[in-house]
Amino acid sequence: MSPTETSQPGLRERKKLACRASLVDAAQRLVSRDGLDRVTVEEICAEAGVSARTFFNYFESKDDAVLGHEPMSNAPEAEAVFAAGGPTGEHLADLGVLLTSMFAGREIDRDRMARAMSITETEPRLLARQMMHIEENHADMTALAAARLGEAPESHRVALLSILAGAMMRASFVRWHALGDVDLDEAIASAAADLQTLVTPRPGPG
Amino acid sequence: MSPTETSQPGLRERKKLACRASLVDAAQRLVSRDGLDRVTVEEICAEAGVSARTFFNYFESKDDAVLGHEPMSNAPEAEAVFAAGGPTGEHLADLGVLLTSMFAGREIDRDRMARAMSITETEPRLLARQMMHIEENHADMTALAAARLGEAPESHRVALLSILAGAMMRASFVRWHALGDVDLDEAIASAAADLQTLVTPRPGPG
DNA sequence: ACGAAAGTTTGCAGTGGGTGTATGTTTGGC
DNA sequence: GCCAAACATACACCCACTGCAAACTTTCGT
Repeated sequence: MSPTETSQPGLRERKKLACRASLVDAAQRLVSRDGLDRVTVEEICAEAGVSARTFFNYFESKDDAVLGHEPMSNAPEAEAVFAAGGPTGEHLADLGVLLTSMFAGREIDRDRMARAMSITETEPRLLARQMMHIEENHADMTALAAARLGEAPESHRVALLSILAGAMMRASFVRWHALGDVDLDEAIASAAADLQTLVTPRPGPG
Repeated sequence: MSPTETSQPGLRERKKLACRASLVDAAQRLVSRDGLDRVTVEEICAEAGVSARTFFNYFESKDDAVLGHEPMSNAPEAEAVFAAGGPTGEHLADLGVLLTSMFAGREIDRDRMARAMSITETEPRLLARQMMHIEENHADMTALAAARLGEAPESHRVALLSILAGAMMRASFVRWHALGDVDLDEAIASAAADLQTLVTPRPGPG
C-alpha cells in the first residue's frame, strides 16, 4: 500500500477530527434551521451518528459545539515582540498585529467560523460564550500587557489594555463577518485603524 | 393610622422587593462560601424561605440571582447630549459621562453589586453573564452611536463605538471594584482618562 | 500475526437547572 | 365582606451534563 500523505497523524487522530467536524456541522445546520434551544443534543448526535455521551467527550456544552470552539493558539514570538514594545509602538496597531499572529495557523475552518458568527447574531447566549472564551486568555493577556507597559499586573492601565484587547478581538470578528470575504488580517488591521481615529482627540474631517 | 411614608408603594410591592433582596443575599452568601456550582437553587430557596418555583419567577437563572441583575435604566437626556456631540466632544470622555448618568439613580444596592463583582472574579461564568447583560443594550447603544457619528447603524465605526462602550463599562466596573470605596463616577472618569492616554499616539512620559 | 496496553465509544443511572400548568393564597379596590 | 388580579406553590416534566463501568478499536511490542 502506498503511504498516503494524509495518513501522517494516524487513523485514530483522523477519526477524531472527522467526528468532531461532523458534530459541528450537524449542530450548526440544525441550529441555523430551528434555533438554538429548539435543537437537542440528542438530535445533533443522531445527525452525526454518535452517542450523546460521546458528544460531551468532545465539547463541554451544546453551545461550544455550535461555535466549533477550540482553545486559542498562542504565538510566542509575536507575544515577545508585543511585550517588547511591539512592531510600531502604538498600542492599538500592535494589538492588531498580535491578534493576527494568534490566528495565523488556521485557515482551515473559515466557513465554520463564519457560520458560527451568523448564528451568534441571532443567539445572544452564544455571544456570551464567545466572550467567555476570549476571557480564558485573560490571564495571559494581562501578563502580556504588564510586560508591555512595564507595570505590575494589578495596575489599572494593565487591566485596561487587557480589556481593550478583548474588545478589539470582538470588533475584528464582527467586521470580518460583516465584510464577507476579506482576510481576517485585513479586518483586524482596519478595525485597529478605525478605532485609532475614533479615540484620537479632535477627530476633524481633514 | 398615620400613613407611613415607606408604605407608598403598597404592601405587595414591598414584599416583592424584600423577597428579591433576600434571594440575592442568600445566593451571594452561599456562593461566596461554597462556590457557584456547589450551591443548588433549592439551597438558596431554603435559605430565603421560598419555593424553588418562585425563585424562577424572580430570576431567569441561578446566575442572575447571584449577580442581583435588574435591567439597566436609561437616561434620555444624557443620551440626547451624547448623540448631539456630547459634553466635551471627545468620544471616550463623553462615553464616560453617559455611563455615569446611566447609574445615577441607584445608590441603593452598592454593597450587593460589590459582592457580585467579588464573586465574579472567581467565577468566569458570571462574567459571561454580565457581558451578556451589557449586550442587551447593544441595540440602543448602536442607535446612539449612529446618531453621534451621523452614520448608518450598519457602519463599521458605529459598531466600533458601541463595542468600545461595552468595554469601557466593564473596565469601569473592574476599576471601581479594585479601588474599594470610591464613587462609581470617579472610577468611570479615571478609566476613560487612562484609556485615552493609552491609545493616544506617542504616549511619551512627559 | 498475536495479544497486551492504551485510547475511545457507549449505555446507564443520576443530578440539577429551568418551564408549563393547575391550584391555592394574598392583596387591593369596592 | 367580596371579587378580581397578582402572587406563591406543588407537581410533572424536559433536557443539559456527569461519573462510572463495560464494551470496543487502534496501536505497538514481540
